[in-house]
Amino acid sequence: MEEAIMDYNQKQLQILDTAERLFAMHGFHGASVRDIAQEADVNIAMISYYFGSKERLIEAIFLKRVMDVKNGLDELVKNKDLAPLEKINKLIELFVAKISDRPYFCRIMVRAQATQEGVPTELIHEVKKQMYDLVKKLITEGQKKGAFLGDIDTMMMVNTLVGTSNHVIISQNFLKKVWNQEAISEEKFRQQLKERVSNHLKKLFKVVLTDER
Amino acid sequence: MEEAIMDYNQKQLQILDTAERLFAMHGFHGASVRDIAQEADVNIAMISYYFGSKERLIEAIFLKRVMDVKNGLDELVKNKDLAPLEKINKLIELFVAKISDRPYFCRIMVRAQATQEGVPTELIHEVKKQMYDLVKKLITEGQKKGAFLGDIDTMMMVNTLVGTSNHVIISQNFLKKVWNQEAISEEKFRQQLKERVSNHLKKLFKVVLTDER
Amino acid sequence: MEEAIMDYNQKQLQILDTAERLFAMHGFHGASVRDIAQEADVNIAMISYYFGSKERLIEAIFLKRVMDVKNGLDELVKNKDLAPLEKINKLIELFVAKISDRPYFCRIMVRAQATQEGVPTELIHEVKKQMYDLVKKLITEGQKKGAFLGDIDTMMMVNTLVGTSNHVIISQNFLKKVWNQEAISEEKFRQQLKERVSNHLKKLFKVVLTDER
Amino acid sequence: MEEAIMDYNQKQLQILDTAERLFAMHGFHGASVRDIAQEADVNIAMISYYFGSKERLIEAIFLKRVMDVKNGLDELVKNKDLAPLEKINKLIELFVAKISDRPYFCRIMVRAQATQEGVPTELIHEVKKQMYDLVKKLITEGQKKGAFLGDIDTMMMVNTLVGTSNHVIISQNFLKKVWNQEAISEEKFRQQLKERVSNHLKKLFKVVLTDER
DNA sequence: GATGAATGAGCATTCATTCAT
DNA sequence: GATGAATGAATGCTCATTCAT
Repeated sequence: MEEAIMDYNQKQLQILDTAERLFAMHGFHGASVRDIAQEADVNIAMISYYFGSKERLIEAIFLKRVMDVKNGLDELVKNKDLAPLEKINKLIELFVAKISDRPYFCRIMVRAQATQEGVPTELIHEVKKQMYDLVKKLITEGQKKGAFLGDIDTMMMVNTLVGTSNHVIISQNFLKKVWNQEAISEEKFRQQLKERVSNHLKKLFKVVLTDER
Repeated sequence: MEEAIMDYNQKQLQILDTAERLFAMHGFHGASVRDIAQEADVNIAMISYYFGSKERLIEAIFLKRVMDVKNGLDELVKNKDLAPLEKINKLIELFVAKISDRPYFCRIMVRAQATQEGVPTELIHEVKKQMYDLVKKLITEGQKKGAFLGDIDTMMMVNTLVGTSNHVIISQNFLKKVWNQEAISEEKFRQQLKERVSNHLKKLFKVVLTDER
Repeated sequence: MEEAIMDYNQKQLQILDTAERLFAMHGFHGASVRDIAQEADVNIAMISYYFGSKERLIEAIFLKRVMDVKNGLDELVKNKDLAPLEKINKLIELFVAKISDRPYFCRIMVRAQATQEGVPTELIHEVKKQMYDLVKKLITEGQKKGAFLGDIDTMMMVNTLVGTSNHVIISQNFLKKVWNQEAISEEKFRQQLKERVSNHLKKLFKVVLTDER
Repeated sequence: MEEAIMDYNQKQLQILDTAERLFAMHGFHGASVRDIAQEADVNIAMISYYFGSKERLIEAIFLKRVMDVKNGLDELVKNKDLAPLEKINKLIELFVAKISDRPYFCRIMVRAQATQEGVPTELIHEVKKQMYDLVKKLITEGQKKGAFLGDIDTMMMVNTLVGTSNHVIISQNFLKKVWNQEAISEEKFRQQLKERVSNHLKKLFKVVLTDER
């Protein structure tokens, strides 16, 4: 199934990208199929033709992106040679990179969690559960090896990881303004932000999980 | 201006409450004035009549709630007798309590930050700026008094505070499911969650800001 | 219920009349709400506003007309002073008059029987059943009084009454052409036709039901 | 022209049969070419490809079936050895058999007479005219031979023949229900109905046209 | 000859808002 | 002040048909 989903043609990809952006900017109901079709430079009927309906369109977006995240997590799990804290750091880097590179989808995802507006809740819960389980596993491993302290609220650590990352990404326009960085390029700022939030979270996890500073 | 806002009559309050809930659940465009009017048990025309338009309605909701938060922050600032860390703890408690008690508005706020859908961006930025400035001030004070460590990314600490809190609140349905707590009452679960995220954030700030554990 | 249905305002009646005509001429799916609204000289949104949907519009038409027929039949039943054949004649006159005066609805009714296209089947079956039962009753009464012969296929007599009447009404444009009567006024032709089919059916029933000619 | 029409290939016949059924059930506009193509298990484009358009498709159906009826009538005319009433009986049998065997087409035909929805009116009028002329000829012959009475409304007798037959066929589902015959097979019921309406019409014509009972 | 891809036009319906009362 | 009636605009979607291959 997963493979079949991915082989979209050029027009389908145009639609998916444009829809992702517009859903992120205006919400599911705020972005009309007309607008999407127009900005993607395709006939309006093509969206129904290719995806069946507006709902199935946003589902396709989720499927496409979520699979990406899931695959990334799976890969991390396989890597057995890293020290516990290094694994955590790797996870933070990976997660921040993923949502930092897909700020539009990050917005959609945040909205989707906040509300239920034409969104595949099941899929979201599934990938969130996987994330929770993975972090729990990494921390428990670290504790068994004596590398991590015992008294950790794993669940809340995940909420901090996800919540902080999401919040930084969706607030980046605000942050750019607050930091008087409006002069620098979008790309450069995003890169700085990615590193900054990444380092911040690494430090946070380090001081919480271990005795070191 | 601010005073005038607060004296709403019964029907206006019904509208504001219902609208807050429906905007939170379905998004700005997903909640129609018809639905709001019907659930609030008022005539459709009353919404335009009282608030001018759908956009001005959500603005009124923001104004009403945001003033609340601002006033809370102001009060905190005045209190001069507390130790630096106690002030931080107070802030965390206050912030978590505010959004925990207004989960619908929290959802609207998160959506509003993620996107621009008929939302008073200026107002949001203003209150966020105030929050940043306050935290910065509290941390700088603590550093001057030698209570806090020197190397702190203040901005990111705020993002962690806000991001984690928001994320926990908007994901509470998911968390309830994951923790197999679906049996206990909504109210009790929310109370537990409030304390848990509060404690988690207090610990986080403590280990980051000070040498103690 | 029945009374409530009947108090339509002017615009609603315009819509009902126009819709009846257009549904008759082009079928349910062939007549668009746009066309109906335009010809009825009302805003397109009014149809949904007043009747809820296209389906509920045609249901309203059926309800309005069918009640008419049912009421007519009920009245006939009450009249006890007539001779058996005179009752039959009265029924024929009544039925032919009803569908002759409502040729558009007659067409809709015929279409509705032939197919299922957005039509309240239950209502139709109910009124047809009532018609069958009434004729059966009249013939049985006549037989008991010795006025009618014994060997009568009642059901088929009803089919002849209804089938012939319907067919004449829906074919009237064709008949007018065949009979080279295209010069005379629509109204006059319809009057002639009404009498002719009425007399024809009366004769038919007379020779079948009795010994006389 | 007529000969060319008849040599359809397998796929064309599938389309014609499916279209006849769907047009009968949902009306011309209610049956989409998509549905027809899907149920006939052919590519959507084939309908336009083979028949040019949806309108020309229903024309083809009419042409195919109407030719059938016309040929049947022609055959009857040639047979010179029968008595007048026997000819009438033969006609009734033939007509009832034709529409009884093609209930879907009967429905289409009835709808087509009731309205104008993408239907070859000319063709219908032509075959109806032929029917009228034939009956007129048969009755006039019978009158000349002294077998039939003089005072006959030929036109109305045709309307009774056609109207009654059509009405019985299109109402057969209703009749089956009314007569509590829902247990017996479709095929058997249709056979019974055919004989019953046939006998009914024969009796009707006999008592009207002659002195006998 | 046959068909998958594509499309402009049209569909029924709902939208937020206005206005006369 | 308050509201039922009304509306133009926009919604997501399906339509019959065309066209390049």
